[in-house]
Amino acid sequence: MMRPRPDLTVHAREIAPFLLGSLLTSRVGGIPVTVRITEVEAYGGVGEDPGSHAFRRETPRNATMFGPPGRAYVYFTYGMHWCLNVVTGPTGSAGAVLLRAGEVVAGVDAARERRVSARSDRDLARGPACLTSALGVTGECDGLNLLGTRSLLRLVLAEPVEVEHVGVTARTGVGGQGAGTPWRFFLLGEPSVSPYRRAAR
DNA sequence: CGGCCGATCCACT
DNA sequence: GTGGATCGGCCGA
Repeated sequence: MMRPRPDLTVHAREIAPFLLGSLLTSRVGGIPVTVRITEVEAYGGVGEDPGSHAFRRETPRNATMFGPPGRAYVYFTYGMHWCLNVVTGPTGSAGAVLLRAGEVVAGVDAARERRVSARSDRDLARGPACLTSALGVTGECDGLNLLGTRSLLRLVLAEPVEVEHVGVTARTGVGGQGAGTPWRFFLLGEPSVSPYRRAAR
């Protein structure tokens, strides 16, 4: 049995597994696409987590992380990809949970149009940049309130998943200091969970 | 399935 | 100037 779900003001590593199974709906582009979250990673705040964008200090890019919990922190990476986080912890603590993968449960056709290269439906939102692509999420979504009833991007939390269905590993793509922290959580047996990749040297 | 590599650009040093 | 919370194509097994 998993404990009752805390709210988003607790530390990212604590709330992260409770985001598994939640439903994220995007109305970007008009046609709603909904993803059931199957994989997440927690990131900490200033001076706490070398793998986090907020590790050093607040900057223009990571400013949203320093705002209130429940907002979308969206950033651009590798010259072409967007990634989506849920800001967590007390305001100013700069924690976040990266949404890494999900199962598209509504709007499959719209998602497929954005993810032409996806071989099968399970690949539509398999990986953090695939997930944002399937949902049409870009930097314009940075700062959106995910808990707003009529938000362009809305996150609806699910009932806690049984712990025996949750896998835990170190984070993907995070090397150096902070590589060891087991802050990646995923639903066991879900085809949409991205393959684990150790960070490149 | 796993490994290698290029794409492409912005934030930060 | 450097390198990244990545992906997809191509290769070999």
